[in-house]
Amino acid sequence: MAATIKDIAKQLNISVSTVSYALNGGPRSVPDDIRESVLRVAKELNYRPNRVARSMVTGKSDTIGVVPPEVTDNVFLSPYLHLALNGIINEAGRQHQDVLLFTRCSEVDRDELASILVDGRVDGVIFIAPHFSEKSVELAASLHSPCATVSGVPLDGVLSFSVDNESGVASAMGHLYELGHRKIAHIAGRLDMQDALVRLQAYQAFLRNHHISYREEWVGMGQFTIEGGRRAMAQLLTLPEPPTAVFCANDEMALGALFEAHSRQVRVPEDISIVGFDMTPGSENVYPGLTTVRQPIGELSAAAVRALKALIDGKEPQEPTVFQTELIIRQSTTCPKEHKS
Amino acid sequence: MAATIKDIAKQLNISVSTVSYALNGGPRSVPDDIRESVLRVAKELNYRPNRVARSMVTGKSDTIGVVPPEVTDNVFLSPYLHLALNGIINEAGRQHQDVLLFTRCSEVDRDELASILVDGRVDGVIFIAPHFSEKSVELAASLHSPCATVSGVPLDGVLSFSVDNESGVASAMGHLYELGHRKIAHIAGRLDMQDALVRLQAYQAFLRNHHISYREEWVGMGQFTIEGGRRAMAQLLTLPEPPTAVFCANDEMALGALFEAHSRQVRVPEDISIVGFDMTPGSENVYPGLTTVRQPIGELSAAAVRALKALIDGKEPQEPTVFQTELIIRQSTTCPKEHKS
DNA sequence: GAAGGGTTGAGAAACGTTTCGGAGAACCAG
DNA sequence: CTGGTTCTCCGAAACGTTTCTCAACCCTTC
Repeated sequence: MAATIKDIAKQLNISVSTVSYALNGGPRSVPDDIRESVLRVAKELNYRPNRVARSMVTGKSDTIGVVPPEVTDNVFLSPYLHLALNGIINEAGRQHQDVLLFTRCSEVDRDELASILVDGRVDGVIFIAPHFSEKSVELAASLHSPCATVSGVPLDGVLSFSVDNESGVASAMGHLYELGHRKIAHIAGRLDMQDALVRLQAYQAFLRNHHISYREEWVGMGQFTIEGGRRAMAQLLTLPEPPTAVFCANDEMALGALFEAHSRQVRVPEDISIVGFDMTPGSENVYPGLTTVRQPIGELSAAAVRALKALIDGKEPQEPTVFQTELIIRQSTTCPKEHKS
Repeated sequence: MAATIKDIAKQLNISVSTVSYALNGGPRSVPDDIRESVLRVAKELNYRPNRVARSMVTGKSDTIGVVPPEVTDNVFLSPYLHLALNGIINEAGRQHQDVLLFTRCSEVDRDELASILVDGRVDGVIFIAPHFSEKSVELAASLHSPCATVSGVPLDGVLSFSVDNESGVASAMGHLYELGHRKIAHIAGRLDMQDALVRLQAYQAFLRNHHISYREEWVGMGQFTIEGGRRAMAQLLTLPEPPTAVFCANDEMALGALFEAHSRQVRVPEDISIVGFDMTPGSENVYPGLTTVRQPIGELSAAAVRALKALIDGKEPQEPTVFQTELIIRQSTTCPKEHKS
């Protein structure tokens, strides 16, 4: 149906190699007149090169694969993933790469995910926030296939881009501490993900460093979702001795906590302060505006694309990169009541 | 580097065709013992089929292309696109299709966008809210390449999925009208996009039908962005006779309008009512909650994927489908002041 | 034991490119 | 005029699959 290089060659009575050279300004030169007639006929026939065939011989696809944390329905609604994907897409466009999204859901497919790494359709793969249990990253590394993780565990042979969770958590906790809070709870994310685990540990470390005793019942599990944040907050608020502040491992859980407080007539920040993490767009326009820790997800993802492209082009692999966070103080935090009185 | 079908054949001293049949349960049967040894060796060698080579001969890629409205930086941050993409990805996963995102930015690349349609990497393409000026859709149709539009102009040979903008606008305007508003402004989106134009026309039609005279200065251009909504709202609020209600062609502009009102100490909804369109997640948690028109973007996009897949599989093309909207009344609308007194 | 059918497997074509080897022509210097 | 270099351009190989054709073999059945 579609015109091929052969059709052009036939019409001009020249060989396909000549046509290829003419079209690509290829490794060999062709006389100007022939080149022009080739281009003319190509246009007439509405010729489009078949990228698959080209990939076949060149081994390059100019396409980057993207693997989300786990493909259940609506993962892509996560603001975190949204920002990461946006960063990847922008930078990929700049690097003249298209993006192939891996969409398969089931466990089986997940197991076969590895195929994407070596099935020829992509030149490299970016894993966004892979779970610890995810074998694909290790597999990728073992195959010497170019790949990168965003917010993953640093691994040999894998480009790694992450954020300085420790100092991010310290800044959030420090902010609450300076306001006078000593009863600080934590709503943690999915502990099979790097960011969640590290933030929980950093929370515990902060308490230790400031001689505040760690209380198990003040740590809720929020699964990184709004709903999870709500549930965790509900538990915290029904404790005999509820905390005066909650530090949440991401903004979605913080929003959930906020909504739960609202629905229980608990005032934020007067009765309880809330801090999030990520600075997603949704954290700004709620009432009250959410104090949060900004992490540059977009830049981080873009850097991953750039480094991956460089590696694909044969450059030396870039060292693991850690981005800094920034505390964004808004209206959801204030001094604890006891402290005021 | 990676193992191929030939390596397996060589190791077992059998032909590649036999290996292929064994691996695929192919069109021919192979004796059980041979089949087992093939699978065993395949596993040993860590064999992964090269999808590019397979595409080459089968002409299928099990991949769907997605073209965003126009690829400038950060298009993908748009909540609309976000919801659409999420819907597409979910359904694509269910249909065992991967998703290839077209990311190229510049005008030139845009011109060459057509390549994606016939370059073999995808079996079909979905255009999300294409501009009128976009030639690619027509080109796709002329190439008899399977393609669909989400919120685009219905076109022969293109699957079309859109929303009933007329009745959506009528419900929003009707709500304001019933509250007593007669001075209703409109902030329009990019008029080179189908949804924006149709909504503007529906707004004008509503005024006509209710014998309210149309006032040019009460129509602002908001480009579908928060910033555009802000600017348009700023102009409306500085008019000698400002409107008592504003109907915005999407939620982002409505949020912009809301923020602009806030910053000018204009109370919403007491001083001015605001209605949006889309029901994006961000419209719910602002203060006050935004009254808006829900359009099922996710379902619409998923339907596009399903229909596209069916067309690719040789089924008859589905008729253009129009989805219904639903008015979501929240806190950003109330009776006009004059009316109350 | 020959005809006919089914099973098995080897070999090769095909998909559309890129790029190499090499043949012939043209050109230039000595 | 000869030897070498440069320019043209054709033919063919290669990439890794799928799937067709065909030959060889085995098993029935008459």
